[in-house]
Amino acid sequence: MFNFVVAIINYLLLMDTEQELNEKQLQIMTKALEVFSEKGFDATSVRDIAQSADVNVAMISYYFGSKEKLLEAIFLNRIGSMKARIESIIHSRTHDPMQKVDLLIDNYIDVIVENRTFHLLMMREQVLLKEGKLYGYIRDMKQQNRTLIEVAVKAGQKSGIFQKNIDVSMLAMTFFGSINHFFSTYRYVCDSNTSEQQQETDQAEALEKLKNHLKVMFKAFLTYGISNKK
Amino acid sequence: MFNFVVAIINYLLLMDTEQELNEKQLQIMTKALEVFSEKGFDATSVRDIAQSADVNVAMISYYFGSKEKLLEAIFLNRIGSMKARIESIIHSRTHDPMQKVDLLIDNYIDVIVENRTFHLLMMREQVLLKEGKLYGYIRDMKQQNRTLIEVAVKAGQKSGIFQKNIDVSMLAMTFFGSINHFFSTYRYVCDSNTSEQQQETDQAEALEKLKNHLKVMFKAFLTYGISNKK
DNA sequence: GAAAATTAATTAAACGTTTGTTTAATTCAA
DNA sequence: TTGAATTAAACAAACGTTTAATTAATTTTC
Repeated sequence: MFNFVVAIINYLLLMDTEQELNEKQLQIMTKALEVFSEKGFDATSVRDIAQSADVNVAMISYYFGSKEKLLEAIFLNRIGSMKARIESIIHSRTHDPMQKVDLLIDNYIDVIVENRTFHLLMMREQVLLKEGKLYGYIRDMKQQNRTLIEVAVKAGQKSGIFQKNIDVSMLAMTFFGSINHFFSTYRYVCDSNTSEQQQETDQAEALEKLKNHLKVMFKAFLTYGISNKK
Repeated sequence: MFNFVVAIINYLLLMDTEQELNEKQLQIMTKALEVFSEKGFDATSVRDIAQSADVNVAMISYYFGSKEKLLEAIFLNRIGSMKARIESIIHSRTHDPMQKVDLLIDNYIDVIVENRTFHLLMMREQVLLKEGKLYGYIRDMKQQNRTLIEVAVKAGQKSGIFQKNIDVSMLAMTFFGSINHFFSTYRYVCDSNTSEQQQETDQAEALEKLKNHLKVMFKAFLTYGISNKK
C-alpha cells in the first residue's frame, strides 16, 4: 500500500519535469516538429508524423498518449533548452552597456537560428492559445524575454549613458517583434529562383543586416538626448 | 456560340476582380472570418461556420465552391479594402517629414485596429503559405507596406533632416514587426481578471503607448547623427 | 548460462467520429 | 413556370485513437 502511494507521487512529480526520453521518442518528436512547423499543427495528421518518422501510427499514442500531448512534449523539451540558452545571455557579465546590447542582439538571434523550426511553430501556435500548458510555457518565456531587455537597459541607465525615460515593455515589443517578423516572413522577400547555396549566403547576409540594424537603432534610441545635454 | 465565349471570358475576368456579393454571402464571410481568426483555418469546420452564420452547411459550397475558396473570397475582400486604406496614407500630402512619420504611424495602426480579426488571421496563415492566391495577395500587401515606409524616409532625406544611410527594408521589418507583435501577443501581457470595460481602456492606453514609442524611436533613428553635425 | 517467464515494443486492422462536399428534394421569389 | 435559394440526408475519405496479436528484449528462475 505504501509503495503504491509512493509510485503515484513519483508519477505525478515526473509529469511536469524532464522525462527520460528514449531514441524512438526523440525521433518521433524531431520529425513531428518538422512537419508541424511546415504544415501547422491542425493540418498535420498523426499518419503524416508516423510516415515522416518511419514508425507505426500507434506508436504516437503509445509513447505520448495523444497528438496534443506529443506537441506538449515537444514544447517542454524545446522551450526548456531555449530558456536555458537565454538565461545564460541574461547572466553574461559585460561591463560596457553598449557591448551588452551588441551581445544581447547577436546571441538572441543566434538562439532563434538554432531553434528555427521550433520558433516558427511557436510563433504560429501562440496566436491561438487561450489557456492550457502551452499557454503557460509561452507566457513564461515572454516574461524571461522581457527580463533580457530590462537588465541591459538598467545597466546602461546606471552608468548614465542611456536615457532614463525608457519603456521596457515597448522596447521589448520592438526587439522581439522585429526578429519574429524577420524569421516568419523572410521567404516573402528572398528570391526563390536562386540556388540553395546562394539562398544560404543571402540569408547569412540578411541576418548580419538585421543584427546591425537593431544595434544602430537601439543605440540611437537608448542614447537619444544624452549627447546633446553635454 | 459567340455568346458562350463571351460568357466564359466574363466569368474568367470576374474571377479575380471584385464580385458582387449578396447579403447572405457577406454574412457567411463575416462569421467565417470570426471563427477562422479565433480557432485557425484548419481547426475550423464548415459546420462551425454554418452554425455561426446560421445557414445550412451546403450554402458554403453553394456560394463559394469550397472552404478553401471561402477563405480566398474573404482575403480578396478584406485585403482589397485594407490596401485602399494604406494607399491613401501613402498619398496623403504632408510637407513636414516629421509630421509624415506621425501620420503614418497613427494611421497604419488605426487600419489594423479596424481590421483586427482579419489581421490576426492573415498573420497566422502567412507563415504556412508557400504558393497560391493567398501567397500572392500577402506578397503584394508587403510590397505596398514597404513603399509606405520608403516614401516617408525619402521625404525626410530630401529635406535633409533624416540621415542618408537608412536601410528601408530593415526599418520596415522593425515597424511592421513591432505592430504585428503587439496585436498577436497583447493578451499575453494584459490582465484577464479585470472587467471587459477596464480591458478596453487598458488597450486604448497601450495603443497610445505603442504609437508614441514608435514615433520617438523612429525619429531618434532617422535623425541619428544629424543634430551633432550642425 | 540456458530455459522460462515477464515486460516492452511493434504491428495491421478496426473503431467510431468528424471531415468537406454532393445529392436530390423542396421552398421561395420573380 | 422558371430559376435561384435552402434544406436534410447521404457520401466517401480522413481523422485520432484503441485493440488484440505478434515480435523483441529483459528479467527471473533453476
